[in-house]
Amino acid sequence: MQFEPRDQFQQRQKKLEQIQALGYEAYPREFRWTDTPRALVEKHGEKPAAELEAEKQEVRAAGRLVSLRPMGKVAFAHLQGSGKRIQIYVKKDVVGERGFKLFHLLDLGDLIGVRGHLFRTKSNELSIWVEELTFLAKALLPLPEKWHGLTDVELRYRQRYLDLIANDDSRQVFVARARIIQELRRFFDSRGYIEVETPMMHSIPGGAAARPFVTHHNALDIDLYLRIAPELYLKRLTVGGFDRVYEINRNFRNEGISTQHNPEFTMLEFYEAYSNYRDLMDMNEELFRLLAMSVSGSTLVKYGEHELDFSKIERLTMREAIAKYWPAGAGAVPTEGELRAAGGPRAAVERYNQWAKETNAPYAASKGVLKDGEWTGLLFETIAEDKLIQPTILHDFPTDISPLSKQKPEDPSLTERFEIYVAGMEVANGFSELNDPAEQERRFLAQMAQGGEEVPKQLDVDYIRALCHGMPPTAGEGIGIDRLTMLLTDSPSIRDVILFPLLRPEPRQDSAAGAQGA
RNA sequence: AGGGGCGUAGCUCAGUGGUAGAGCAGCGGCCUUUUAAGCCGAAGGUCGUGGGUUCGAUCCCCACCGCCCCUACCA
Repeated sequence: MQFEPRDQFQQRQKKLEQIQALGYEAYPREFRWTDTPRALVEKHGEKPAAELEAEKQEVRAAGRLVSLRPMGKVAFAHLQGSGKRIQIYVKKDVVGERGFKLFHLLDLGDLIGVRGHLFRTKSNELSIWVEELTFLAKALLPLPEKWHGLTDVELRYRQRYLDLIANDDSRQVFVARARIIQELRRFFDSRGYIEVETPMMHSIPGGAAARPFVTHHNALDIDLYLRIAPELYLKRLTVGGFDRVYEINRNFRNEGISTQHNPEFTMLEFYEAYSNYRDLMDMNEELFRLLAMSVSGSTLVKYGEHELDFSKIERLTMREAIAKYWPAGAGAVPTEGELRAAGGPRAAVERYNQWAKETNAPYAASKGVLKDGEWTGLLFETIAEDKLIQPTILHDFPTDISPLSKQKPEDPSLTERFEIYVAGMEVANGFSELNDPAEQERRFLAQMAQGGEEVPKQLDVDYIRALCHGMPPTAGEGIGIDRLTMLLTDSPSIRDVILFPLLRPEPRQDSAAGAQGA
């Protein structure tokens, strides 16, 4: 075992031996603390010196040594725990010869416990007057730079533990993420939902259009797919009488990586029997408002250069959005009637592309032959999607691009489906679930006939069978937790909200013996 | 996949076609209320990797590796 920087690594190993020689255990098993550094700072941060002096309450705290200022026979240091640091004051007279020797064998990054009482220094900083030091664990490798922290993004992702020690901002993001998930559970639990776990290994990947990861089960000798969505299993549960279910877990899609895509990402999916998509839209307004309040304390949330307002959510149909963001100069604005008519969406795309060609605007590029609804979706994505900065519910999606949604009774070319866009990002997708087994089978078969790597090769017969047993009218939705967290923590990249985002592995090393620091 | 950018000490960063620089961290010394503690001293490098041009390359050129951004892909 040997890591860079070798000289410091070896130096610290020697110190660890010296610590043992003093009679301290190298890797002790526990430390009984009374307060975390955070709790001490929060509880006593404002107390005047006289009050601390009067109380002289004994405290025991543990943490990582993150600053060290030895001054002869006394020393100051900071102990970091639960994301906050408290200063400690170590005096030779107080901790004794052996304790002071131990202190001098400590390095930045070491884990220690202290027993003592609170006081204020001359410069009025709340500190622990250390009476006893306990060695807890050695850091054999040095901490990142104390002032600038760790800024190399690659190191921050690969060695997230260092990022979390050095960058409080990063720690805060993941605390916020935990908070979001906690709030979501509270929200759904309080509405009578139950949380379930459905398979993550599927023999037929379904519930979304995406290329799956393939794996193999040895004993059964079958290929399995990491799930691309839990949707079809959750709906089987509504057939089974779980009228309100949700699941929070990972989906896997074997596709590109970007600031908005990680191959594994976390989705919340929930299904509510006897409700429709409008009920969900109303619920979402409440949910988003509540999350914004709980994470950032306001319905106004800063995201990059924007201020997002979660107090209200605009609603637009997809066709309205196209008309609204149709560029001036690109000819006649497409009307509802045009987009509804056979061949209409395609004509609108051609009109737009003519203009795009002249002005160098993004092209609505299609691969292969598209149906009317696909042209409509393409047009929306090209001209409107990135304009939807403020929270927007986009609804009434074409049936052609919504194989699992129920059609609108007055217009079967559209479905009762919506997506929520914020900062130009799709964060939620919900609809009135298609529960007519015959219609569902037709759509699956049509999809398969069309082919493509994103479409299952095989009909999920059991899902159709489940629908044949009767699924209540149900509304269901998926919310991307990673993207939601980005929005509420002002994070520009999905990798900033995933603890260990997927990166190409480091070059292989035969053993830690030859390992270089990254 | 295409385009652009980055890669120098453990970390944060300068720098130049002619023997490689700082701060922090680390090492030795001084210091009993410091705050990015201070002072003195010494050390630390395959300048991502491999080729090429050149008397000479960390610097210029080519290829490769890794990361970031944009585009493409992406329910």
